[in-house]
Amino acid sequence: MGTMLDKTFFDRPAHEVAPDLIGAQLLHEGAGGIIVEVEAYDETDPASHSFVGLTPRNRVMFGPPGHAYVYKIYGIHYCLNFVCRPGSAVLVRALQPTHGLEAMQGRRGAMPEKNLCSGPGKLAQALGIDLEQNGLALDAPPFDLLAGNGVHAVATGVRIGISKGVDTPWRFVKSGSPYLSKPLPKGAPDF
DNA sequence: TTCTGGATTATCT
DNA sequence: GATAATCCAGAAC
Repeated sequence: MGTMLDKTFFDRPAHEVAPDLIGAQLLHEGAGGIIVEVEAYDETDPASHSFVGLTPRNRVMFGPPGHAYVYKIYGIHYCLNFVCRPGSAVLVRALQPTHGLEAMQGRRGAMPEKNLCSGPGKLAQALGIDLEQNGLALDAPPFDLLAGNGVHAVATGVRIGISKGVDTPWRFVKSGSPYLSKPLPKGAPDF
């Protein structure tokens, strides 16, 4: 833990970046924790916002790697993505909270730690992420993103909450973590 | 200009 | 397990 994740780290296909993010530490304004669940999306993927090409909403996904792409979903929740190669991004779905618990509970309400960031909308709310953060660089304040040590098992599975591209196994989770949005369905291969 | 549906969550039964 | 809540991008007209 400790290496700052910069543009070079993100200048790769999203499905290669995604597993390397498991175990990394993500903070926004000092609040956040360890990434335990992500999903990869790219422009060849019907489930991706970038599939239809560049639009006003997804323009950040086609910008430089290492930036935050934030969008609102179902009119209620925000989701935080990390931009990788142009047109691809990694959706951050769950954190193990480690920093700024008080601030996060202030935004989310008092609740068990394991429910604080166990889903993309919850995570964004806990960290105070909304459209204001769309397009910000991840290697500068208010973000703080540090590489993990890589000594944990990463499991893969199919992605959640989408209607197209449902068979693409680009969900990556920290094996056995109690902080996931959903447990992995089957006995998935660790690596 | 209007209409539709979603990379979700909370709150029911 | 089922569904309401609630906004905006994209598509259709």
